[in-house]
Amino acid sequence: MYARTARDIGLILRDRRRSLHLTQAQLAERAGVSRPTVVRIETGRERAELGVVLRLLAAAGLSVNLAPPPPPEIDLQEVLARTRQGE
Amino acid sequence: MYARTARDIGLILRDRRRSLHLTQAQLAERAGVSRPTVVRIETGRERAELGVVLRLLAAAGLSVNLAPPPPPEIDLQEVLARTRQGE
DNA sequence: TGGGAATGTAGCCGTACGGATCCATTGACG
DNA sequence: CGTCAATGGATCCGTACGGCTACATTCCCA
Repeated sequence: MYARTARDIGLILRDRRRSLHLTQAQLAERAGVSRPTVVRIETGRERAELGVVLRLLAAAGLSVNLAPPPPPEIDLQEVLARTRQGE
Repeated sequence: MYARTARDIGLILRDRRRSLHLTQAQLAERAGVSRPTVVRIETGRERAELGVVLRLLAAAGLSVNLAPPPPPEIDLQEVLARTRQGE
């Protein structure tokens, strides 16, 4: 699940928590944060603290993957054709 | 690249910025944050703001993927064997 | 040898965070 | 109908954020 904004992360976290049948209070305790903080982050707080968010994601069993975009497709035939034309 | 901590994210961001041949100042400008903030986040600031971190990752062309762990492998044969034993 | 780019650190300031607490609303269940 | 769990909103407080600015250090190259 890709996340671009704090709102995305909040929604993903909430869905995941619910699929685990956890209450906000239970997730808060697992992550070592207060319940109001769970509410605030699930509702997309832009300026939430990174460490708190990471602890919540881990407590919900979500791993964070940072990926560069896939390299552009290379059409070798086409490259060779252009090269032969001295481009 | 998996990230568990703020430090992980900082190191991944730094590697990515360097592989793009960007200076901290250039990345800062693209993300709309100050250069000192780039420094602080690249060095693993635990309490960095989520929105700022997301803008920096996007500016560095890193997409954030949140994934639940893969479902446990199920050995159907073994499950059936245990079931037949009335377990 | 000097100068400029890149990086890291420190201080000040305004702002907003998280924790704690309290309250309102909703839904399930006796 | 009354009760309790779950959720979300609001306020207060101490703390630490990011922006800004200035400075030190390290390289690289003229």
